[in-house]
Amino acid sequence: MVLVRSALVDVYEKLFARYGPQHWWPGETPFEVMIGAILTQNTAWTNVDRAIRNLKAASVLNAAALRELPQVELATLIRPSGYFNAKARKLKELVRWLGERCADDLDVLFATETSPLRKELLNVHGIGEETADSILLYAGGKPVFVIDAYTRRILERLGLQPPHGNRYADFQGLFMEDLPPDARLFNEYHALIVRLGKESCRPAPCCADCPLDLGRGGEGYPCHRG
DNA sequence: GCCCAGGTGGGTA
DNA sequence: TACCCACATGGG
Repeated sequence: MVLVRSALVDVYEKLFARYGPQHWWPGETPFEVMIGAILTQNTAWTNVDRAIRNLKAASVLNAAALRELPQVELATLIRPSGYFNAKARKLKELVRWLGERCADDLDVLFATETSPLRKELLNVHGIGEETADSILLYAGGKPVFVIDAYTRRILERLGLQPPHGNRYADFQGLFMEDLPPDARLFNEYHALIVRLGKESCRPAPCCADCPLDLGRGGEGYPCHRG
């Protein structure tokens, strides 16, 4: 649909004009991106950053070391990121899989075709659709669009919901069917959406000076968070 | 003190 | 399929 596509391109251009390049993902290596993708589930990044610094300080931010580390000790290190017991199990399952799947060689892993690799990732405990796509895009450089709570909220607020349903794949299809399969574009677009999502509604910039004109209803009018 | 954050998996109707 | 809930810390 031409209307939808131009609207999504318009949104991207407005966000980029306002915020500029976001330089995502905030991680130094593909492996660190994968760990961060799990740790940031329903969690503020500042807390994830603490947990990752703990892992680095303990010299266990690699797959082999994390396999050796007892799960309870891992849980203690990642405590600041919340859900630490659940996430410790998820990280253990991830590194176990990485060892079996590709002997920890992520170049080998990401040489796999995107669609079957996505299915493999979804079979790992603790990796759902958003985490799988974040890994594919930000660790693997694959042209996969990441959908998160901010994306859904902002699209709904703009009246751009998918026509046929409200599941993850429905929102993802909206972007991937209408934008070129460009990992650089998808990288920046998702990062910009998160940047907007983090802006507080009141006071400015969101409601009073929103780059997407979400605040036109005036003070108290539901913005991208409402 | 209360609400929320870059979700996911398991259980139930 | 569609909800509902547990999982938990730290900042506003």
